[in-house]
Amino acid sequence: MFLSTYENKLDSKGRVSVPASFRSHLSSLGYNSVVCYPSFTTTAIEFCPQSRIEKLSDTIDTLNPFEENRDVFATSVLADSFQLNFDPEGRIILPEKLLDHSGIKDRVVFVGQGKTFQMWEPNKFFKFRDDARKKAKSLRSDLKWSQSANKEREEK
Amino acid sequence: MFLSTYENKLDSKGRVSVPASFRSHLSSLGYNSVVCYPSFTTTAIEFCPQSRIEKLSDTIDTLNPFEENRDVFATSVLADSFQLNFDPEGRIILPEKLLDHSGIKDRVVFVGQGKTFQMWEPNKFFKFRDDARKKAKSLRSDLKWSQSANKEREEK
DNA sequence: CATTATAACCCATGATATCCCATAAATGAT
DNA sequence: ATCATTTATGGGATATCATGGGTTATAATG
Repeated sequence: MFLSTYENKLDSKGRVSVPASFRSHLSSLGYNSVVCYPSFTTTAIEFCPQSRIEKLSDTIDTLNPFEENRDVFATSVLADSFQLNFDPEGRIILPEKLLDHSGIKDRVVFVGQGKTFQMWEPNKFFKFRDDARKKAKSLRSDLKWSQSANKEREEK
Repeated sequence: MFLSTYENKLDSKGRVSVPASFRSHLSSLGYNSVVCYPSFTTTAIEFCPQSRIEKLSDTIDTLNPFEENRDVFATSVLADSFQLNFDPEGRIILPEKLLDHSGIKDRVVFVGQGKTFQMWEPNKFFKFRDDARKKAKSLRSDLKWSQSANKEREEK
């Protein structure tokens, strides 16, 4: 599993160390590389084991070759993905496209998500996290309200 | 697996380098060549390992003789396909027909699609990609691939 | 056979990525 | 707290890649 949050630096060659615990998990799955793509909804970069993308590729492959959506999905997902190999020290180099998408310059935050992880430009991540907490908070109070409303309804 | 997009140049002899990662995947399948044919639906050129064409040929034999797509497969894919060999530097030369079909002149975009890849005239591809992203956004929720992706997420 | 066009081979080059080694910081064990 | 190990980071050396061009082989044509 990919757990917890780390912050590392990009060096002058654009290399960045992937946290050792993330690497060892990938290694336990048999990989010396990782696949990544720009998030559809945020400025984050999404990372996953290659097997996950391979399954996606297999699914797309089962679509009828004439199916219009086949190309749409292949292009919008696979074409925008990258396989990044670790150097002997466990570093990767981020493609220019992903640096642009994420706004990453000299520092990176790694965010464990269980089966996947993300990379963020630090300030963008902290803001995203704070917003997410606020939303969760208001959702919780909404939930409480509706629960108590239901409870009251039952009592009557 | 064929991933990512690359942009390369045609030289004065009409040669173009196939991205090293694409070549190494073909090489891992035992091929020093690649098969290609014009896309039925776009100006792209479709590329795949020879084994895939062989499988497609077998599939055509099993299709209902009255199936409309049968002839399209047979003529568009098999009759109009080419086997292109790599030179020692990993380049290929595109047949005149495919240059015409694609509108490729001096620059090419390679588009990874998992089991296959494409070549596009750059401007035509960028336009296609923008459309694909819009469609993917609206279709993402109800597609098979997202089901399989979620399924995998639960498994690991 | 000779001619010509095309494709294949060989070598060169600059940019980039990869490898290899060093060091400092962090972690874990005794 | 002390020591050993792992980890993150830095930088020089090496290899790979995309590209360009000269030269040789192959094939088609008259």
